[in-house]
Amino acid sequence: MADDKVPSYFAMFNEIGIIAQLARAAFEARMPDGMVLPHFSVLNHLIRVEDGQTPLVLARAFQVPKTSMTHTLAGLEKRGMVETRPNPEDARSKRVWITRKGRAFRDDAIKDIVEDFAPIEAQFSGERASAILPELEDLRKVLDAARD
Amino acid sequence: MADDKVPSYFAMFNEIGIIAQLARAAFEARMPDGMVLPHFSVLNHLIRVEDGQTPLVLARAFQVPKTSMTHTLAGLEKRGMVETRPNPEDARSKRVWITRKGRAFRDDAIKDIVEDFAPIEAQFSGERASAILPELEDLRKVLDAARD
DNA sequence: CTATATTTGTACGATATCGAACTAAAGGAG
DNA sequence: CTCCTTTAGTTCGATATCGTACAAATATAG
Repeated sequence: MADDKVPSYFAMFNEIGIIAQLARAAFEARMPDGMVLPHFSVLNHLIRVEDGQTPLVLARAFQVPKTSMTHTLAGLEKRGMVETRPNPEDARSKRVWITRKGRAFRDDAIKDIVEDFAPIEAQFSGERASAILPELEDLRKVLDAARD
Repeated sequence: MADDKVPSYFAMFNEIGIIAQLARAAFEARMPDGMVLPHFSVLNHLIRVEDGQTPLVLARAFQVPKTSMTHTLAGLEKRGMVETRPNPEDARSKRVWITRKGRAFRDDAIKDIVEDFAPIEAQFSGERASAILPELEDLRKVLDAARD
């Protein structure tokens, strides 16, 4: 690859890394207790996609090692936001369900986020977000496919 | 804000988060020892911007708490990649210099990255990276300014 | 100058992340 | 069925991240 193309990639990943960091920090600053982004993300996933998935399926959905998912789920279960039951089809695994409390927490969090987006929208419109979204999705898929 | 604008932001930050995670994991998988992205980033910053900065200045440049920077610098110093000397202008602080070893490590790492970008370029061109870069920079600045 | 407030960096504790090794269950070959 | 391999999840250890509390130095108010 020509060296002069590297800086664009470099700069792009750098900006993406900083944005992710800032967004996460801003989000977590509004979460109570010791709730952290992955906690919320899993709750959201269980509602948006489906309840009753196994930890391994969740780990793959979030591209994290299964051991990290074990930890995240333990935190959610400790807080009573999910509950797990044995998988009748496979005694090695469990299935994860979101609880009423978890659902309520997620709904409240989303309400808060919507409010907090207001000042951002003034400077970076939803249209601009929509505009770059397809490129980001493509990039994510390419990186995902490039994993060994 | 209208609720129907939220999903775009949500999806955008979600994609950005995943991309950052995948890129970081791919990068760190190619780093030896226990070297981690922030280690490299600091070395790169010391070369690209300037040597001899104080830890606090570095922490602000990377938007991390100063206590995290202390930790990152300790790791670099333990590996002999930076060295610190007292700041003659302010006895409370130090100044951080990159060593020959740190410089060599950073140069090698960049060479490796350039090679590893090749398969990505086939599916996501440098032009596309350049195209979305200004929007990402804008977004980063907006988020940065929105911090309390 | 002296007292107070601020700034710089560190120590410590809590939690997150993740690789390696492990256990238990399931699948597959014979 | 028995043995071997694979799969799901956990445990453990190493390290990262970051908030709180602190010590030392500096800046500021009076």
